[in-house]
Amino acid sequence: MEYILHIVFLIAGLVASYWGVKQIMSFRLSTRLLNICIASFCKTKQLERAEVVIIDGIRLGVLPDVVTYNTLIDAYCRIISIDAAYSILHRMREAGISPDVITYNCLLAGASRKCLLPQSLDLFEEMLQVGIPPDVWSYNTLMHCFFKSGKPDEAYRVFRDIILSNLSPCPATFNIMINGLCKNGYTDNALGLFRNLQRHEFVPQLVTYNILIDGLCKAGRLGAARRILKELGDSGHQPNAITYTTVMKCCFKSRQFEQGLEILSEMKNKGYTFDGFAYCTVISALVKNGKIKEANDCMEQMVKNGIELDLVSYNTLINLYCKGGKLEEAFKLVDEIEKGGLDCDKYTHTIIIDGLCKAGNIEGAQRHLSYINTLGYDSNLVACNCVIDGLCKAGYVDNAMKMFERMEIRDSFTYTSVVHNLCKAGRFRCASKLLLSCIKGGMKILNSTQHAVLDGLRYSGFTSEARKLRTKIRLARLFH
DNA sequence: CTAGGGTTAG
Repeated sequence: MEYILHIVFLIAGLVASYWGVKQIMSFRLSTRLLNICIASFCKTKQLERAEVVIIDGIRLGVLPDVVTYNTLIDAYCRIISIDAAYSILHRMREAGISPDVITYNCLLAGASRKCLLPQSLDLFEEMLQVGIPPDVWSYNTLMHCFFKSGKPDEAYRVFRDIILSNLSPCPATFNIMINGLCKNGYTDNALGLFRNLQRHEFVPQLVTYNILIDGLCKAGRLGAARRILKELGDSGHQPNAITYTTVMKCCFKSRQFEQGLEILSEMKNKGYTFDGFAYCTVISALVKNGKIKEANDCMEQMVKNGIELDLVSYNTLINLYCKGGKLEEAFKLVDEIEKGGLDCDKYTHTIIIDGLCKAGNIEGAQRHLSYINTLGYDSNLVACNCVIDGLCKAGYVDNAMKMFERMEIRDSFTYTSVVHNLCKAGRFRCASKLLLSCIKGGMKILNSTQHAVLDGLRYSGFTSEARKLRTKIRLARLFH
């Protein structure tokens, strides 16, 4: 397709350069074609090709316009970096083309996608300064960025600004709002806003339904999610692949593995195309349920269908290799990530650390943990939990305890791991102390672990301690 | 041009 467009563009460009009389007409026509061609290359991440077309165009007298540069800026934000996009902005100004509101919106979206709140605010400020008034999409994007940065109050303030100003909100404004509320734990408010909007003749889009279904599923409110799914069916919209992936993921999460697989086959039967999201959902669920063979088959399918691997897909596959005991294969993929110009993230490292632990290489895991601590990730709680559990399972309960004490943040996983393994080592009184501080901290602990402590105390003769612990647990629960 | 689904530990 791109090649055809390229050729069409060249012909149009040639026509334009030779058709002197109707130069203006032709110029417009060929610039439009140029832009279509550029957009096409950008969409397929072929930025070098897009640049070549621009050079070709200039040679033929077809000059890029503001749309050309906006398309490029958006693509550079997505594919390379915001800084790279800024250099396009610079080039644009040098070419004598002034940025417009869309130029800024592209940059804003780029910052928002990477959760760069300060940069978003700066851009917003800059828009006002250079006299390009933000439009409703600028506000939408800023609101989105606040939500993504975990600042729902600020996001809500932007929402109010939109409603109270002359800008009219668009459907996306409400979708971003509903999604942001869900993602920040305000599922009820999201549902309330949804109902309120419906009373005001807002017609929910498919996206709106998908957002709500996902939000309700993640909040564990399966009944409400089912109702919205039913409403989606009654609305005249057809569920799409995203709806299916969302519901499937929800089944896996709520431990309805078989039902999830049923949705998978329904998706296949109805001819929905599988993308990376769908494959990753299924592969992770299979791995979690110990079905390595099936997960491998699924991966094969994924590769055969030519799915381009992004970081999340790589992480999913690395996890599959680790859990399947193929560490070398996992490390090969890590190399592939880095060679492809991507950066490993905290998921990649955590998966590797857990893989090393599970393979019995605790020293390697600890080394990798100290290595990532130098990389400046804000939280390595999951990775720490992996190492703690690994130490325990390898018989180094004391080392695990030392690490446990050093940790500033602990969660339910940390406690469960340590308490469970203290029980296995017969150290029930120590386990009992930690169990209690876990519950007092308002954290859950696996029922089986709690029982291990109580039973352990009883069997080793500490019957009254066991009874006291039960009372204390009940008391502590009352306050949470 | 901008909004929705996928990855880690007990």
